[in-house]
Amino acid sequence: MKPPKNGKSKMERTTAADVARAAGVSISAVSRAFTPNASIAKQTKSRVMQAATALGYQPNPLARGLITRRSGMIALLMSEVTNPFYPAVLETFARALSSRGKRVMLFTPGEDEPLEALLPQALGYGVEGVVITSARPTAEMTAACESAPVPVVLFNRTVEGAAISAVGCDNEAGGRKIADFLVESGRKRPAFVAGLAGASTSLYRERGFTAGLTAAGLPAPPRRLGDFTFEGGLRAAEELLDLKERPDAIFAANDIMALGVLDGLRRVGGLRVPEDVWVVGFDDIAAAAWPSFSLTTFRQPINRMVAETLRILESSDDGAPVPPSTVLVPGRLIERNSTAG
Amino acid sequence: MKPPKNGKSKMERTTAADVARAAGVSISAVSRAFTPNASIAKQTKSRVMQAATALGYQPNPLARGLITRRSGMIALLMSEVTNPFYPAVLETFARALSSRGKRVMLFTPGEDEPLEALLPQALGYGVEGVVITSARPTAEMTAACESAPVPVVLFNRTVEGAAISAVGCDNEAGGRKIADFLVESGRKRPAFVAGLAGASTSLYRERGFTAGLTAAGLPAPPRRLGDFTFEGGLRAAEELLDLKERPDAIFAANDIMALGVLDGLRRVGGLRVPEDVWVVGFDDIAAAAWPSFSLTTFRQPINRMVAETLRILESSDDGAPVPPSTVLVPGRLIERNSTAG
DNA sequence: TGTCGGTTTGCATAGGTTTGCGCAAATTGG
DNA sequence: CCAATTTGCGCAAACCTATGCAAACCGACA
Repeated sequence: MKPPKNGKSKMERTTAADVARAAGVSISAVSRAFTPNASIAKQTKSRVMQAATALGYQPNPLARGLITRRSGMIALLMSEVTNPFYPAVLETFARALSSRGKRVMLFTPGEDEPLEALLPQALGYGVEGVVITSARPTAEMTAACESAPVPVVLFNRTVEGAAISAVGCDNEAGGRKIADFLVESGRKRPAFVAGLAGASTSLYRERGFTAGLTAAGLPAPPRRLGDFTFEGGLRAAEELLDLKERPDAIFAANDIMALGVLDGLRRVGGLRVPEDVWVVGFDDIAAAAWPSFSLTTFRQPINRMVAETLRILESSDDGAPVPPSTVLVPGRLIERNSTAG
Repeated sequence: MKPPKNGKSKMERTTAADVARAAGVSISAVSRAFTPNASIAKQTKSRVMQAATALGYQPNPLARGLITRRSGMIALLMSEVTNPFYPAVLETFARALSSRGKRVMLFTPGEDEPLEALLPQALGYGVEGVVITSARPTAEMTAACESAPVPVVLFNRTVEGAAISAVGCDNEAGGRKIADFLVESGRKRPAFVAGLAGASTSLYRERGFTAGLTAAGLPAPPRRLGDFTFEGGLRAAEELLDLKERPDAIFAANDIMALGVLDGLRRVGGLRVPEDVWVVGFDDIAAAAWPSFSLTTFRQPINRMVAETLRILESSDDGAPVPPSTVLVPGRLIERNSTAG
């Protein structure tokens, strides 16, 4: 199994020609042996495979990709790596793809250049699909996505009226669920901490949240911006404490802000959670379960979301472009101590 | 600047031939225009570039890599993505490489197959360099690294007696520094929480730590394993509380365990930090600075470590293999409230 | 004006694979 | 046992670029 010390000095690639020579067949036979459902006799295939493993051969993905335009790579366009939710997503993708023999290529925008520039680059590498987890796409980018030769999926993002596939959690239902939960528990003055100004996730979560409160006869909640960061949540909490009517519950559009809110309430405001104020987040990152926080939150089922994304990416494996679809995976409220009666 | 709607139906790649035709030159001229310090007249170069941008052309990295064996990709072999330190490393690498026009390809071991299988795969993609941040390499893997045709750098890992470059923080000095700090502050019974059994980082940090304590006349600290995880730290804290002589300070080999220790002491043990026990970590992840924890820790300068890694990777850009070097970057003790007087 | 040194340019090949096409062999049915 | 299919295999083209080599070009100097 281990690559043997053949004569070649410094691990020169063993090519299909080497294997062909060793197995006594032609190069094309080798190629077919490695191509699923290719026209090849079982016997020759096994002889090729035997020689291949003996020489430690595996097809060169670059040369292969040059022809098939399938490089075995999925591009992941990601910019907000500071939010712990996204490393978890990244890992899930990497593992899922790894077990299918594919690789993830990470594209992070540099200092200056915007996300738009990354898509053509990724396509140039012959990636089989593109997953975009970053901020909302611009109009220009939307057009580029629609005309891309490979499937593009927005992860945890949606853009209305565009022909792009998207996979996400049902954010609106999640916000609604949280509102219902707070109302049923007798909370009277919930507040909301939004993320970035135009982010679709924050928007939909707020929409569902507000709808739930309104349906129960409560006014629209006071809101602050938290930039999707811990520090932003901390600041938002301080600001909400200054209101003349102090909120008795705060829903932050993601967990990392919720943790900031929690710390802001306790450390700066001197309040107790949940005795004085309840806090609810969204995502269910690992830190939410830590005893210090024990944050009630709405769990996004990363595994299912990733699985759905890959399903869409692979659904057009035969080159036939499939119509874009939007998949909303249901989430689940995880009750912890930050809202305990 | 935007790729124009040329006649081609669905964004077929514009090749160097197209540009050559448009600019009235040969294909090789186009190639040279995109090759730094190639022999080409300034005038032709500008004409080529003009045609290229008009057509939205950029060289195909795959075809280029097939010849030059330089694909513009760096492989990152990483398995412990759950420790927040590594996403930070990942992001730093991605950004640094992005600004140099290179990309990071992430290799995460799947369910079954070990790290060894990933290295040949990565090399097959023609990556220009490999960074390994995972657990200690096996002997077999070490050999593979040494004979790899591209530079391989161990990040935050060292392996003794092998001819592999490595970049890391000076773990032993860090452990020593922490011991000195605790001793000078009057702590009498420090304990240690190790990571995984044979991990070099944990080993060196412990070595320096123990050396510092011994030098001050203290006995070797009691130790527990924490698996480099939050839960592991939590368990380790509980176990250390059961000692007949309760420690008055706990040094955990990384931050995520230290946070677990902190929570274990407070939530399970009912102790106060720092009044009853001090806690010190290692890494300085973002959560260490959160008010709830305010963890004293030894900061690993990720930026400098990444910069040094890239320097090594690029130092053999001309194909000339450079002798392996080990770089130890100094870290810094960050004092916070988990050790405040 | 002829020659010479240096810079540019184009031609042809390499790099490793996939795949259409033609032909030989194997299989099937009558 | 023969004709009609199906199956398996090798040849060669194609994918897109980089690069050694030789030709062409340019200005300059004798």
